Amino acid sequence: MSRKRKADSGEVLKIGNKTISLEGYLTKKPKTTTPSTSTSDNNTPAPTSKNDSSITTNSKEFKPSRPLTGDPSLFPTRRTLPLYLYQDRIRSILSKKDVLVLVGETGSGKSTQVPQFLYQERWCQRRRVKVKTKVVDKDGNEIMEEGGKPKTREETVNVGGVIAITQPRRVAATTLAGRVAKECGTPLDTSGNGGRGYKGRGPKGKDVKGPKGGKDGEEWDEEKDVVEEMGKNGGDDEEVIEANGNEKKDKKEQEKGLVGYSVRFDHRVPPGTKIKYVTEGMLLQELLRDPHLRQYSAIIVDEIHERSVDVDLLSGFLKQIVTGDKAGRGGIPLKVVVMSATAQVERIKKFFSSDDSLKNGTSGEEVEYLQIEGRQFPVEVIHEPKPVPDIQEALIKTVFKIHTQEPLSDKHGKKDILCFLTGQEEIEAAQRLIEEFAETLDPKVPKVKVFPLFGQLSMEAQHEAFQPIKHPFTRKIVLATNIAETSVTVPGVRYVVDCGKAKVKQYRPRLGMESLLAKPISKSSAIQRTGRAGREGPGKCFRLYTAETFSTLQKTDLPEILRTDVLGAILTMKARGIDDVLAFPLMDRPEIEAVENALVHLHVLGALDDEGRITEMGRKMVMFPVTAPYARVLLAAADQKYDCLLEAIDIISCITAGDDIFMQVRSEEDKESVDVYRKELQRREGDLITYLNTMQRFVSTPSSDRATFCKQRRINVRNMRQALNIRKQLRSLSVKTKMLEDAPPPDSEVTYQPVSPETAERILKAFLRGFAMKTAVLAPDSSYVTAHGKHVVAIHPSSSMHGVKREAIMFLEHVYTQKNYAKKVSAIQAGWIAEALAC
DNA sequence: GAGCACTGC
Repeated sequence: MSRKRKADSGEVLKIGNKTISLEGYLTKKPKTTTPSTSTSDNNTPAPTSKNDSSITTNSKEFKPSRPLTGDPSLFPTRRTLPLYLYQDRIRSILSKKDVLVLVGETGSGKSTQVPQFLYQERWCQRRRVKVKTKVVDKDGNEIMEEGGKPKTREETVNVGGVIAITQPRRVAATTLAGRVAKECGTPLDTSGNGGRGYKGRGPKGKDVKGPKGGKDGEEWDEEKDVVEEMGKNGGDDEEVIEANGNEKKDKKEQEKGLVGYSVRFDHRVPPGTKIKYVTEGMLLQELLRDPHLRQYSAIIVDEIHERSVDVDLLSGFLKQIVTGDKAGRGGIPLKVVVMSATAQVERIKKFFSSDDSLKNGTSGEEVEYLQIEGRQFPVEVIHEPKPVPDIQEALIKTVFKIHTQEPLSDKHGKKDILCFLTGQEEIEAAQRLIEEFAETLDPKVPKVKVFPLFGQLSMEAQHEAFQPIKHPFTRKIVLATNIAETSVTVPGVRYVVDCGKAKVKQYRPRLGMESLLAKPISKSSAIQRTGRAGREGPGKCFRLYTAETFSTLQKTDLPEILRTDVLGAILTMKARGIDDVLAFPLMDRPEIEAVENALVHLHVLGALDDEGRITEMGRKMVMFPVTAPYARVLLAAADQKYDCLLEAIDIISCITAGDDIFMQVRSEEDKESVDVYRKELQRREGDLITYLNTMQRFVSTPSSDRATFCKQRRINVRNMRQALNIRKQLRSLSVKTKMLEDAPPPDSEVTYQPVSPETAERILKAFLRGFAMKTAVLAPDSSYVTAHGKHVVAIHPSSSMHGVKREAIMFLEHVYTQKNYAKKVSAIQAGWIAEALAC
């Protein structure tokens, strides 16, 4: 559940530990400038003169054909957004064409303004149309008529009326929705903070008279934050509220509103919603119910350049809808606006063009392109003259060169330094070196204060890096991982130091494992890092590599679909009716070997039959928001043979709640006391049963003691809260899919009892149904050798099984970093492996 | 003895 707080510094919004930049509307900015020449090497084609013809560059003279609507107090700032000038052009393009590619740099206002320009367009109104629907049986299989044609029936449905805007991250979707709702004059009530929300139905549930008409009539969703506000502001004694607590139901009438959002665990779609911000995954999920996206007149795909697996899949489905037969939508086209911060225009244009137009050489005719200038200050880029032998040394030199030669502030504000490094280890080493060196400085030189910033840091520690520094005569130096490249914005930064590398996870299909190694970044990533220096005023970017090295960098990062196991992507396609996954349109195709491996793996898991069609089990698996192997575990656990569904849910909730719920202990003295508490939770069966024990102990702890429980064991409160949300969702889905007969009793009625060794054995065997491939047996030389591939694998130090020798192990993760590591490890018997593979 | 970043009715 996102928590919203307005930041005290001007141009950012803080949500929990995240800072979202909203520059451009919160304050008036100086005249639009483009980045300096060195940063414009991103292969961005210049906008064509045709595109610019209707645009006056002076906003004072520009009178759009339609006045702004919504809250008038926000008009002045909206008028200063670069995008304001383009509204007629955007409307005119979309009245003629179905696809628009919009390239706009940070701060152009595209994410907030484009939907507002469009929702009143004629094509955006809801229409009643007749469609032919294929008749399916209860398993979703088509029913055939004699003659082999699918049986159809005609029905009248509503099509269109809503615009969806997809976002890669939940925080972005909810904050943008809040902002746009305010601009529209129908603010979203977010005060309840997850306490209540509109069920994600929106106009569709209300107006569509489908076969499921009034069945899902519940309007309110009890998505009570289970550990509400636990650990907020770093406080220790906050009230912790019991799950399923009997707080009074909010009877407040639903307010109508133009804007809503729908993200996992949090839906606010007021009646009358025309603009809906959703996560990419959420829209993919909607596609499962409604393959034609009938609710929508337009889909705006934002931040497509981030190229998540979800956005790639979504693009494929959208291409099919846009270029395919529109009978499912009663002939009404779906408009698609693809928005990107970096231009890969030709590829995207080509991708969304129909195959016919590609064949007869009119490629891109149906797709229009528009580029909006950004709001960046110029950033001077300084490369190293020759390659640096030692990155830490080069970093220190550069940081202190900046610190001693550049002013502490100017008329735009503070001039702080942001360094991009690869990981925690490097950051901590650099912090020590900088602090040591700072000691030796002349007292006349300003002081420095160093802040590390990486994902594993506690919320409070991350928060510190965003605060303006209190001491006068001191410069802030933030040492960050890639987290500062896209996820958060550090205010006050005017100098960027870029080491040119980042750690990337990459899946190796042949080995069935992934690696996490530091690799050179891409040009577009380097440009993104550079841009971080020019958000508040002119800046400088020091690259710790040569211009020659920069020129050798890959143009863009490898999209996620080429870096991860495509198991989930393939199952997603299969469940949405894609029979030939190799023919599915994708901007980048995974290697055939990766696809084949995934198909085999899905077959082993029982999600696909011998013909490669999705099975009933596969259909059940996609209902659960977990990866296919975990979904398989849940199905096994629901089986009488294993009968441990609630236990499996507890474990999977802990594991899939982001990073480990057990935080690393940093100081030595804390370690001792934390270890004592943690040892109590640990079980000799290994990590999985330890997670189960932890969850069971946690939920049986009285609400008021839960914060202490977490603190003593250094349990990450954010992740624990997420785990409880997931647990609740998986439980409710289990009831819905009839895997559980009744809703489980509330935690307050369950007393803690450690699981018996017999139950633990059943649980581990259920997990083996999803992870039989991820097992290893102890070799005579006392190393563990994997059953699949015969690789030597070491137990990761974060595991409770580290240093323990047992006859065989099962592990849920397999990562190569310094070594070949097994994580989330459990002790099993060697005989169980064959048993699991046999059935 | 070690941990880039996101995310899913």
